Amino acid sequence: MRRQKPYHHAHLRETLLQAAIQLIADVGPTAFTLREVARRAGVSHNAPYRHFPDGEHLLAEVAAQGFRELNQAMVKATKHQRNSVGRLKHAGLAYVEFALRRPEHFTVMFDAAVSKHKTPDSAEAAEQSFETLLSLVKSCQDEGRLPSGDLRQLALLAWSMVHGIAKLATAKRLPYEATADVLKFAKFVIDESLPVRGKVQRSE
Amino acid sequence: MRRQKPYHHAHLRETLLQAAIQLIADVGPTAFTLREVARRAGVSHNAPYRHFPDGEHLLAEVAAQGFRELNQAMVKATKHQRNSVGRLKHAGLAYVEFALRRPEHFTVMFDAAVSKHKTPDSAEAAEQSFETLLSLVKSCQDEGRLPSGDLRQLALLAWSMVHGIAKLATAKRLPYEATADVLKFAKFVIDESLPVRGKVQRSE
DNA sequence: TTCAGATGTTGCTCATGTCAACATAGTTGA
DNA sequence: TCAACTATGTTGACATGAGCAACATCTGAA
Repeated sequence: MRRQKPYHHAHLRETLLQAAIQLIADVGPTAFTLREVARRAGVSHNAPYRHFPDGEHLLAEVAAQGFRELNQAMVKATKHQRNSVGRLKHAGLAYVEFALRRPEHFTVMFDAAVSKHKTPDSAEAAEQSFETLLSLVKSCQDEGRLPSGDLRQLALLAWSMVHGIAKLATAKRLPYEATADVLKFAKFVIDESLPVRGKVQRSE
Repeated sequence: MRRQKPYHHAHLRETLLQAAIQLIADVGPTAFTLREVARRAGVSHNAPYRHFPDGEHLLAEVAAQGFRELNQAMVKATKHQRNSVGRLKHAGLAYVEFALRRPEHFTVMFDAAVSKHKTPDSAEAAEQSFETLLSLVKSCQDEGRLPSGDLRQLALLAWSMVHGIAKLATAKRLPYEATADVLKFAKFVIDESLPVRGKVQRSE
């Protein structure tokens, strides 16, 4: 039978990560403190330093986890879409939806002011998400539904579009309260702005 | 003749604001501390509290000042443009250019994680900027160069576009180093994505 | 001229990040 | 088997910042 308070925590690193994510969701990325994370994990205020050089590195891991979740959300959104443009558009909507669902997480992922540091892990997770986007855009190009120019540039265009919406929305700069209204606006933007060729394709 | 250290500072509020802006430019919005601002203004660590309830309110003023500067930049960029679409596009480029020129300021203006608070002053300055955008979009509509739908929605579309570029760029997520390269990309996005009707209008 | 309010200072308390020293648990090789 | 060695946690200390309270100084208006 386990002692109630074993000196060594079994999976402290993972526990700290979860506590950090929860804390950020609770109080926002700014009020986030290492000591509070330790408190929530039930360890001393210095225990986290055995697993992360400092708070920045912990946040980088949180960001990495966020990118993986974002990527999953985008991939999932492309299922059941029968053509390339539909898949791209729905991935875009999933991007915005993720930002609205996890605004603090999204902040940690993208605001240098909050989390400047990048670990190899977080960089890879971020790249993975971009790869997903690249392949979606490429499919559109291959089917002649998007201009055949610079693939990367076109992907960045699509990214900028949804990122702008997500950022303005989480900053409360859009005149929409409900998630559904923001998503409706995102749909509008995507339909109006994506330089789609060929038959009209609404993102329904 | 003035004493070298008069007990009362002449224009402390303004001095604090300038010091804050400079400090943010120097060390970023996160490392920003009220005490350092006081130090730079040459007053005691508690003097700022006579002018601002807390750091948040100071930052809100900084943001307000940023919005005024942004607005000026956009207005200035529309001079010498002979048609409505040209004016809108150049205002958009000015938006991105401002974000690149004052990234920390831009962060304070838009990142809730950094500066959640809004003063009447900052809210008004922000609205003023949006009014500028609205009138630019409206001109385009009046000339039949943009779809005649919901004006506000269309303006938000334009805003989202340039805001996304600006945010990704300042977050170092775009594969461009030089300002000129980012602006070139912004031009590409604006030209490809703005739902302009009528004769082709590149943003040169 | 006086005094009430505005402005600035000094000095405290509390929380946080981070370093150093120490304690305990696992691991490994002679 | 057990004696290092390493990894992991804890305790304690220090420096810095936010913000409150009490005090000092200045200024303007009655």
